Amino acid sequence: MPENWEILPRVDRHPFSLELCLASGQSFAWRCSNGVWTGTIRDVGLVLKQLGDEVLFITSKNNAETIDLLSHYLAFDEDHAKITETFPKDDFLIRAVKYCGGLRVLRQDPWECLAGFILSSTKQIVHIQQIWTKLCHCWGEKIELANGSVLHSFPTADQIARCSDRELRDCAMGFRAPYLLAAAKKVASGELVLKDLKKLPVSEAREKLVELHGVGRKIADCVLLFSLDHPEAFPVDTWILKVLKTIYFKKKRNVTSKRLLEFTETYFGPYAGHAQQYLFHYARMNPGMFRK
DNA sequence: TTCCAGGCCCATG
DNA sequence: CATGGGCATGGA
Repeated sequence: MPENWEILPRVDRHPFSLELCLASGQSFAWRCSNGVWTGTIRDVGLVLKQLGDEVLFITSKNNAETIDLLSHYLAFDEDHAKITETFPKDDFLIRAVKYCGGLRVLRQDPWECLAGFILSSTKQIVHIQQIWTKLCHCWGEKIELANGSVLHSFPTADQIARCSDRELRDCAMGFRAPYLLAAAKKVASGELVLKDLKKLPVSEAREKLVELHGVGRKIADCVLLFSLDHPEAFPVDTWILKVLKTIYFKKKRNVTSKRLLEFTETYFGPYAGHAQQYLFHYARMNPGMFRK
């Protein structure tokens, strides 16, 4: 099979790491084999790899469309240095940013992001990826690439909405099935238009998301940050909680969750969610620092 | 076997 | 407010 890799043009020279972006728990759509990443964005099948500073791709669509899609998805248009400059200058965050050189916050499809994080509660990332893959195979569309690989798109809200509870449970998502189904129906019917939440103030957008059964503050913030252009959203998960308690509230014995929330909403600045990603990944790669 | 995982819901003090 | 049990599933 011919492999015709195309170059994805870079507009900046800041460090970039495809591996950090695709394997940092932001999206559950990507699989890596020998440095080659395979996944889909909506109905587009993609194979990606990084060679030095360059990102190369093979696509199921035409190249020009794919360049637009990927440049946006990987946030190539964002001034990365400017974002990290807004961070507070504390030692731990500085260390985390250095450790995660090339990490970016992806701009995902809102439905795929919402669905992925509805599936995420009390699941390890690898398990979420397994459920994701099953959903794609059972209910997504088949996508064939010119190099011979066959992929399956993540099912749209319409496709999930047509499933039964039983059919979703057969994808091993357990008690999350009714949550996903109800969310799919609300999106498919147009009762909830996810992209419209981009235009709302973050707190109002969050209110709309937590109306969904199975979506609380944490999952809502993931969706706001990773797919709805709200960079101030700061998801507090188990890892971030460990970081907050052992680093930022070391002295305080019993910090209230209210106080923690207040801290995350003010301390990290307008791109708090980006700071969160550095902290999250750094903590996850160094679990020994937070044992207990 | 037991424990826990990018949580959330619901019932109690 | 905040605490605790329950919720499906699978891997360590």
